[in-house]
Amino acid sequence: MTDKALPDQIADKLRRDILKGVLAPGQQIKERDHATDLDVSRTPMREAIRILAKEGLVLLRPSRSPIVADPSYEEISDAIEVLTALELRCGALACKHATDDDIARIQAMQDHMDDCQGKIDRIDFFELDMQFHMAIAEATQNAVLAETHSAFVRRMWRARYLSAIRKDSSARVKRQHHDIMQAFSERDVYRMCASIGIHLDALLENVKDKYASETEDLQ
Amino acid sequence: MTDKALPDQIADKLRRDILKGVLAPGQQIKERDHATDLDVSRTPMREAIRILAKEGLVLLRPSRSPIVADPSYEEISDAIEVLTALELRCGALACKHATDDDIARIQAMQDHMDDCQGKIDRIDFFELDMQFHMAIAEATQNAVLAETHSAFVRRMWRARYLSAIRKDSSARVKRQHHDIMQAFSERDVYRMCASIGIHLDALLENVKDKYASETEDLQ
DNA sequence: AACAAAAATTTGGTATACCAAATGAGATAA
DNA sequence: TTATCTCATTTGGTATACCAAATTTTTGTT
Repeated sequence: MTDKALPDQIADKLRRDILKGVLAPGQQIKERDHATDLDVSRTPMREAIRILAKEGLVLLRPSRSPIVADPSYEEISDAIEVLTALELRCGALACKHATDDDIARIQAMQDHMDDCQGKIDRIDFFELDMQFHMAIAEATQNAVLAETHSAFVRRMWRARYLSAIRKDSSARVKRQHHDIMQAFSERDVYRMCASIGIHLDALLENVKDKYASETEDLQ
Repeated sequence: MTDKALPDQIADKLRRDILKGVLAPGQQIKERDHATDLDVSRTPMREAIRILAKEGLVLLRPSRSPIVADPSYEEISDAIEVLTALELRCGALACKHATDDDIARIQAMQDHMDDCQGKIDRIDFFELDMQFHMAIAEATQNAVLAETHSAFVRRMWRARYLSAIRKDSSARVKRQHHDIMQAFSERDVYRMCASIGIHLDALLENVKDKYASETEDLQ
């Protein structure tokens, strides 16, 4: 783990800080300050910031400090729309092209998640959740699709995290994951896509609730 | 135009060189050499290379020179698969959400392309082709989808360029664009998606031919 | 006191210097 | 002659220094 490239390590650290809210939306990320904080130079810090910008977690502004992204409801729901298109395609292709080994491995991942539920850090749990969905994408045997999907899941991470800590939907998520896995193991494209659709609709609803109550909070 | 950020300018220059074949697939892009060539320092050159890496045009290798990407047929066809998923969604949403103004503007773009055909640099013409498809994506009013789609179109640029210069399919492409535009102006989702599907299937066939004849060349 | 101009400071952009890993050439031993 | 070891060179990774645009603070004038 320690042999990972420095900019990636920095990006990991910043990413967690953003997701935990240590770095609040709208807050500036000054190259110099954060570089000295983490005891690295500006060069890898710059690269780390670009990585996060690519993921959509920070916003680059010409000749200004990058800031932590603060996506509107429209942006989130637009992103979920795209994620849905990608995941549905992933589901269909995964049923077709996954090896039996893939399915067994992903089943094991799900079992592991069930074990960990409530026992580990919420962010770590989200990491597992993400990996579950990414593993299905990889099982399509379409590397480009998997990569694109993974970039998107990362991008949505914060929104999903926020909607999840607001209202504990872990039981429902678990059930939906089981539905997806059931369809997957039977290579039932139709049920697989239906389950994925339900899963993402629920996400959209969760996010909608969160933004609605946030608007209330302002009154 | 000249006020664009330096790394972007460098990326533009390198991108064209890659597409024209001045920088051949597999060739190394040494930071230092290319930086001195373009009379800039390594820092913005590095960033430019990262931009192209994000677009999939160059490959980063840890502690090694980046090289110009040399995608296999599998990679290209995988990418077309994703592009198809995105464009079909774009087509459907564009029919639903485009303003009349959007449609008129895109129609004008197509007319302009018809005028330019054969009169301008092939790469410039491809730029127009790309902008046509990107404009449709923007007409969905889903900024995230448009952005994702645009990233993908850029990524496919070289493959499309190569398949097009190998076999002149401009007449067919023109006809297909007209079909798409016709369906779009009538907001006919079904025909729009069908036309887009045909357009991309043709692309896949073109690419397949190109790779097949390349394999022959080796014998 | 209020506004304007200018100087000082902050901060991202760029250039350069240094380092360490990787590569390749040349020498030496089997 | 071949294989291997060593050392020089190449090259990406990182740190630092410098610059210019933007921001803030200060100062001077009305």
